[in-house]
Amino acid sequence: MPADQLSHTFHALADPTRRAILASLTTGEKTVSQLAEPFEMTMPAITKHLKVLEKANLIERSREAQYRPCHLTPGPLKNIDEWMEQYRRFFEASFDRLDDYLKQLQTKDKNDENNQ
Amino acid sequence: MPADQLSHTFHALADPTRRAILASLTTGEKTVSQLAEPFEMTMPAITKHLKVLEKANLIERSREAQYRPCHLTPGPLKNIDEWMEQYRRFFEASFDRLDDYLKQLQTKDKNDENNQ
DNA sequence: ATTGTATTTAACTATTAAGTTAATTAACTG
DNA sequence: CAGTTAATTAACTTAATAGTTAAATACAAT
Repeated sequence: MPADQLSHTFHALADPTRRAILASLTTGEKTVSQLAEPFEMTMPAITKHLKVLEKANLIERSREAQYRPCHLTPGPLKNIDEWMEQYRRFFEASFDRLDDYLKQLQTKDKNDENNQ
Repeated sequence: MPADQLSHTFHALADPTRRAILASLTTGEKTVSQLAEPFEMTMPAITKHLKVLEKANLIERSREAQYRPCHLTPGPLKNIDEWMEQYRRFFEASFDRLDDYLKQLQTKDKNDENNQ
């Protein structure tokens, strides 16, 4: 795995267990056991996944008694989002999200007209 | 590498050479040799990177005489962009891009006032 | 002090990845 | 046809990944 930040982030995200862990952290801090609970996987495996996420700066961990609560640190996701910018014109029908939003509004207006 | 599409895409992007190849393809179709030119790497290595990108559906290849021109197929990037949506609220100061855009406009208006 | 719960570390295995060199296929050119 | 250019395949090496089990550490609770 190459050394640059973006590669680390993409690599960390290239695993469904790790993405599920991140998703689980969107609702707030969780302990390792809480994070491990949904998976049919041993604890050491989860510990390793958390290490990958931590080294990619996608999570941070604190200590509370015997627990190591984890929380999301989304900086690297922002970097990906910014990296993505150069490709948006290739997959977005309209130029940007404002454009999308305005089109959505127009459609909604038409529907409102038709439905009222 | 797990089997799901998103994992394949993230994996393919977790390499700076492959990301550079994609970036190079934003300016249009390129042959394998053209893509390989900037890198200090043998051709077979490039062939392998292209295979990874192709299996991730990030590029497609055609045939023209002895050349195999590649072009971008950004569908999987769109999937990542959509996946990202659930995290935007964590790294975007404002709720969405429309919000950003409106704030930008306001700032611009103020600047215009100040500068005229 | 002992026991229990949370988590990590160590040691190991199997698989995949990224690169190399050498050989091969495919098509053009003279 | 012979030679050249474009690209791929094969075989191999080295290193990294994802998981396991078993042992160790850290703190809590009785």
